[in-house]
Amino acid sequence: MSEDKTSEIVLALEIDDPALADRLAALLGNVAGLRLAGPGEQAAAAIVARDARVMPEDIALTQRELDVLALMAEGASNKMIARRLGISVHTVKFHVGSLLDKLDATGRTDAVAHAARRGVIEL
Amino acid sequence: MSEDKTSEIVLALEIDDPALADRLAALLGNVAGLRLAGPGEQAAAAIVARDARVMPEDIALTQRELDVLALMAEGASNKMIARRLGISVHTVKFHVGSLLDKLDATGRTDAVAHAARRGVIEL
DNA sequence: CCCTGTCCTGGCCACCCGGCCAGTTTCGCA
DNA sequence: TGCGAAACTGGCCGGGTGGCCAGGACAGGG
Repeated sequence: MSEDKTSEIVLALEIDDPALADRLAALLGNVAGLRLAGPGEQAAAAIVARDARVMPEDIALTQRELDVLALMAEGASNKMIARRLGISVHTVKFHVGSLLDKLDATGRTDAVAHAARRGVIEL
Repeated sequence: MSEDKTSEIVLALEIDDPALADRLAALLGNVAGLRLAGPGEQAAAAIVARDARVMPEDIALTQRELDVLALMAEGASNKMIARRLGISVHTVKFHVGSLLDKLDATGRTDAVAHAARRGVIEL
């Protein structure tokens, strides 16, 4: 809300690959109404690398497991999850067990971390 | 590595703010050698929002708390953390308690999620 | 010198978590 | 029609977790 239509859009260039960064800098440097951010400057948006690292096929999780996983990531206890989903604590524990198995995790914290790493959930 | 200098750079536009997204789309649509990605298309890089939400200065965590936090993110139990750090389980629990307090979390899972969101740790 | 704040360590205890058992219902598919 | 997969429920229990209280070491400020 602090910008009007006359101000330039400040873009931060956060690309590790030097070749790609150079090409982008060259292309974007001549665009009117747009400016690349200087060191440490606050930018409205950033350009980041988007490798193939994402989407290595989502693990096969059921809808219910995704529900439980999302609430786990919010820090909810089994009891809270049960309340929110309208099911019993035992059922929640059942789904959590399946999650731990499918995500190859040793506990709910590990499960959330693994899921976040694989892009199954967004923190 | 799979692109030569003659191909266009494909950029994904991942901005929630409609106004900013429109302005960027208009500006970047006319740049030669650069193209915005279509729906689901694989892009070389993405433009993401860079609000003030990031960088509110890392919360003041002690070195020991960072040690414990890192191991928590690995899914380690208090006992495992105690072993790795050469301290007692009770001490680990104290640090975990401080972490829950500083990160405003209700449990270790929530703490790891909050820390990841704030960039304190990298999953 | 004492006092305060920070970091670290410990014991105690109610509660939660995850693994194990078994059982029902509802689907879609062969 | 049978059969497996998914969702749901229950009991039991060992071990893990987090809150509470207390104390020691160590630096800096009054």
